[in-house]
Amino acid sequence: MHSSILSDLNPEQKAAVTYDKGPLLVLAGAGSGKTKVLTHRVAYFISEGLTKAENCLLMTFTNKAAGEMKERMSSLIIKAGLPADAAARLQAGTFHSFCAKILRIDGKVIGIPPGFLIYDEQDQKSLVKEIIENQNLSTDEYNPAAVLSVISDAKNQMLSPTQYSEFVNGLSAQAGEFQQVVFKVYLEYEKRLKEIGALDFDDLLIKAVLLLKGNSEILEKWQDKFTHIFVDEWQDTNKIQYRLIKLLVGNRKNLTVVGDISQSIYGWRGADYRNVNYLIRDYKDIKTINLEQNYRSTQNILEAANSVISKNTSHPILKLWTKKHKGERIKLYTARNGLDEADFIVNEASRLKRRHYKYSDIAVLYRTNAQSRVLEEALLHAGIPYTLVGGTKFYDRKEIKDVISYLRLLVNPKDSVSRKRIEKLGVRRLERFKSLTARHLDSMTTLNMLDEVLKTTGYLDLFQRESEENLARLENIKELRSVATEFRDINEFLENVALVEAGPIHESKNCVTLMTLHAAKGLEFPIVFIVGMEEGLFPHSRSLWEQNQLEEERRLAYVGITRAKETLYLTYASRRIYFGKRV
DNA sequence: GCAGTGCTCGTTTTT
DNA sequence: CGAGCACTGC
Repeated sequence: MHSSILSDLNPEQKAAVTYDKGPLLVLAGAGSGKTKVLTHRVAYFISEGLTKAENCLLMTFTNKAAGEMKERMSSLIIKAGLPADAAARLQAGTFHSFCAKILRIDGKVIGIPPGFLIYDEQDQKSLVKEIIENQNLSTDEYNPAAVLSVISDAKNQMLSPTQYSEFVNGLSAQAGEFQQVVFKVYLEYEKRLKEIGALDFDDLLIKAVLLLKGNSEILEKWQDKFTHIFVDEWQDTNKIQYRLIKLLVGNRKNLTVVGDISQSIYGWRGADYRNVNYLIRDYKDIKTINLEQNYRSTQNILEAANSVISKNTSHPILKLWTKKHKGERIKLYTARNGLDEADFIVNEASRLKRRHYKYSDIAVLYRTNAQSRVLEEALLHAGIPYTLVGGTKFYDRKEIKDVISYLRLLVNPKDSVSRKRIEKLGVRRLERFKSLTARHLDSMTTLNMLDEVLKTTGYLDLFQRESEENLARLENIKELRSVATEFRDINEFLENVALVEAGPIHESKNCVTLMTLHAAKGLEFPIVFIVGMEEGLFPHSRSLWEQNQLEEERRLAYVGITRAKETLYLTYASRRIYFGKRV
């Protein structure tokens, strides 16, 4: 029976799947079958009776990754002749959604109302801005985004406002001036979140850790529930996530983590690849298995990847190898400028299309979103279909945030961020909105509530003038309505909106893919272009002066290069217009 | 209260 | 260059 689970694995993969003597660290290079090992390992443990599906917790960073895992698990489980519903009983999700879940259930113990709202970055920024203004400080001198970023850093270190102020007091008076202000804002920020009954993204993790750390019965309950824990992308975990996992794992030590330090590209957000080392420090008996056989790329591509990443000295590097042929040489193109670079890509894409390639075999990767415009224009002009991954996300769009704000305020009248937002939509609308009361909406489904809000406030009137932009906005609201049908319960709907990024609605078929290097992690394409490889752009100018940051840029390049299966193009421009200035 | 117009600011961004 | 917004004048 488990033969089907182990049949198509190489020896290292098989070792990683079947190891059952304690904690396991799998260092899996790009294209080495990381996801395969993780899913097969879970399936193996279930089929061998080492655990039950409902006792497995599979932690990922994105909903997409969680979804893919679940999907692969279910086909594997069926293949292995296990009950088909086993996959459904398995808990696979993001750190944040898992934490939200345990806080909804047990958060009241530490004073968190079960119906808490989740504040995203925009909400956080509005709140910080409001606080700064209320304290009669200038938002020029104390840029809300900058203040928030310091606060978020402090939170990621799990420093409470008081602890943060102790840290600040240790600084010289001059150096600490800004931080003193941050402290005051931070203190107020936390107070306000509590009053409102909202948690920001950091809080979801922090509060979950505080809850589990401070309440042994609750901790034990969750430890008993999830006896086997599997974590993907370990190199991208931060300090709090590390503590969370350590708490949950407890003395059972049934922990499996999979990761690749060379693909750690979220350091700037608090991710710390040294969590790999800390794991080895904290679990003396942990077994480490390296997966170095790459099934994705040609030798030439791997060589290029290795030669970039081997310049990094701060962390160990896996040496990828492949049984594949040398393949095509890496292609380098020096463009005169950004337009020329875009034209080159257009020409190559059409040439490849005339060969046996499809447009969907091609990806163009860049360092900054701002680079997409020139490429888009060139592709549009040439009539080549493309999809742009990233940019403004669905739930970040103005019209969506507006409508959500109405709903949030309905559920939680204390939500001052939403109130402020709504006030800007017109006082008359707000007045009409006030005629709606939560009580009268109690028995309504999310969709009815949404429609009621739209009708009462006349929100859609804002987009009556016919324009392409307005049509798109109306279309987005229609899309939001269809999401609303999936969640009858308004609280579930709001949580989903906060934690789940809606995927592209129409999965476009035969398109060239444009995206940032960050967004490309985990994907692969036969043809990859990495554009704008100029010092100052990639590596980015803000990363040039610090060793750590430069190494992260190298890892980013490594991620980009290893996306390519067959052909890799690297391009750069001698000069370029960037933000209207010539560089 | 709202549309129109300057002004500012611009890595990456899984949640 | 251009999105997002803060301000201003009807």
